[in-house]
Amino acid sequence: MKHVTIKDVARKLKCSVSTVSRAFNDKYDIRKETRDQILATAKEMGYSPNPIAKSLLKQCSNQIGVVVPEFINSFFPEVIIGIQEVFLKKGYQVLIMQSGESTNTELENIKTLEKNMVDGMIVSLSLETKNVDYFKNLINSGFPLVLFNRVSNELDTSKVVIDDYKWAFFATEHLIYQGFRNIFHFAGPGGLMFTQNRRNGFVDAHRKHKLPISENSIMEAGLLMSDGERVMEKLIAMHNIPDAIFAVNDPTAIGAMKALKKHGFKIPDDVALVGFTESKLAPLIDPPLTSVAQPTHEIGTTAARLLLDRIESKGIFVPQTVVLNGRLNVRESSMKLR
Amino acid sequence: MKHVTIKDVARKLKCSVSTVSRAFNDKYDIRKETRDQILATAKEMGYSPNPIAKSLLKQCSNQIGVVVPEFINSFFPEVIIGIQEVFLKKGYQVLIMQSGESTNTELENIKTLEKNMVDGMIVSLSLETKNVDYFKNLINSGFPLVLFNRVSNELDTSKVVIDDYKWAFFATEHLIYQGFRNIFHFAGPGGLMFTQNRRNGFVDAHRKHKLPISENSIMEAGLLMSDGERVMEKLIAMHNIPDAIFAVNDPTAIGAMKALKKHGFKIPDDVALVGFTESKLAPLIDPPLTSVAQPTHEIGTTAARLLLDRIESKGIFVPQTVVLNGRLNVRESSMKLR
DNA sequence: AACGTTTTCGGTAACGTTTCCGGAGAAAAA
DNA sequence: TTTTTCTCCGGAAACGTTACCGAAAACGTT
Repeated sequence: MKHVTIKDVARKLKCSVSTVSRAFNDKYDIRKETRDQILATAKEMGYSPNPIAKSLLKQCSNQIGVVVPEFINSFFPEVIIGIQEVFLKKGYQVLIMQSGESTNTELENIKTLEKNMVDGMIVSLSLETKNVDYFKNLINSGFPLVLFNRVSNELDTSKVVIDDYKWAFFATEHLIYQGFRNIFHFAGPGGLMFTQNRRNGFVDAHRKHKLPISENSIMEAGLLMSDGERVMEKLIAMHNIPDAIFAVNDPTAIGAMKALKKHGFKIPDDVALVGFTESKLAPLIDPPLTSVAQPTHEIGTTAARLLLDRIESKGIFVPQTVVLNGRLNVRESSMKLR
Repeated sequence: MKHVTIKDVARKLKCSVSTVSRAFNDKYDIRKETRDQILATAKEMGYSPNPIAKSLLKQCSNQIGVVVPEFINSFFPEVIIGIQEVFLKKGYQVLIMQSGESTNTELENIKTLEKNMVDGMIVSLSLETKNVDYFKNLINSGFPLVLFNRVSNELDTSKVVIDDYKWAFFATEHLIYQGFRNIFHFAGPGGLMFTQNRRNGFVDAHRKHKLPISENSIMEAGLLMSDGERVMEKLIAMHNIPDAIFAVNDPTAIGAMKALKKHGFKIPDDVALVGFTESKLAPLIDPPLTSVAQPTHEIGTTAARLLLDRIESKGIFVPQTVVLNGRLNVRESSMKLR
């Protein structure tokens, strides 16, 4: 009913509040028997310290905030699990918010977390976010921030990513080795760093193998399944069918697959497909989708540890960018039948 | 750098803190010009009220907590989006935590949220949770709590569910109408209410059509893909192959499908499948999975509104159970070819 | 026995708000 | 003009903690 406070405990034991406080916090400055007795009756009375009061006083909360664009796809949830694993073990609570790919909501989330005095944040930028001034100020004011996946090179802080360029390169090369020559790329939205990197990987793989890139073979699609579907429909309407597609991520690849199947195209016989950022779907759809997997769990734990180091290092700290390894899971959707 | 507080603003304007506070809160008791000036300079100084201090004083936080078992599958994330939609509009922030299907973590989460003085909670019980005493106390002490999906009939509070019995009945009947006679049910874990309801629906559909239920045709599986896979493998090993399976949810259905495909069984020719609780996967896998869809978004908004009503109703309040409508999406996996 | 040291505890300020109470001055009523 | 009412504002307590300061008591040393 009513919250039992430190004062209630003190009154019951006829001691001062500071003694009770000490029983819970100090390691010395209190007699062992006193502490045990206090702890016992406190437990009996159902008392536990109020973290809000503590936050107000200490100006920090033992909470960290996580802001992600969405968690409909399994990517971010899996990362979050990694983050939680590290922080819960350390006695931190993890507050999760989602921006819904909107810059405004993202900013609202950040501000809420800030006011709640979280000790640090882990953020993956929303699709829409172009202006990162608020983040800059945050970082300059010394606030611990770690970015992952959707990062910005304008921000001087720790980051966790995979080498998008390299794995886009490998994925494209895989298609080339399979013998495909007219390969299209469904690219992501312009603002994101990985869009650029994955596109460059696509281009350079062609360059290495001295293959021309057919005109308009790089289509700006988006990140959603509907984006892949829409762009593919357009290509089909224009009778401009590639023999393979490297998509910026799995949902767009799956969207393209949906459109292709609807129009009777066979995969991979007519059109081969490769996605990026392994989703739960990739191995299950028909045909199973070749895709670059990211170590989601490890991204989470790494980001968490970077943030933890940053929080605990009272002194100097140099931002660090950790590049984790990806992995190309080759499946049916990209295997040329001879 | 340093947080700017109400005192800073007061000092700058040479007025008292209470006046500044009034400018932000009171509707009367302050002259319009004074308020405008305070609001202006406050904005200019970058001041905004500290919610922690406010929480401490008011003993509530304008935050609500959500605890779900997991968010790897899209079900809970979709519900959460519905919840957020309602609450963000009302100026509440939504704190999300996941129990990982563990009673202990669940309890930890609840306590954390409680200490953070959330004004209410929306919870979906973890798989493991049998003892609901803590929740009982919470409810009895007048704390606003709404359950959804994974509910307990021991708890006298508002709930949002779908009619599991009815839709399990329909799903089973669908298989019967298709002409299947040796139908198995992969059931969920014993503790959950929906396990029981879905099982009863399965049984009663047989009863209505005067069909015998073959012995051992109800197998306790679980909720994970691996559970479905494991149970199916066992059946295959025992050469005990049904001609159709109604699974307690999509992941188990998909797990079963995986095992069946691996062993060369054709779906639905050899074995037909029906799942429950539409996942993002159902329409995309091969073959597309027939499944009972839940209105995830609506579950979220409904739960949110129930909680909001409960919070805002200072007086009496009667717990309410809202039963939303499901929907059977028939796809290839359950269509008998003649 | 006098003194210094250590152990153990109580009192109090502070964190940033809101709210109640009361007071000063202005406006309205007498 | 005097009294009453209203408008607007300042002071201070309170929310539940922790941290600092100092004091009492216990102990050890000469």
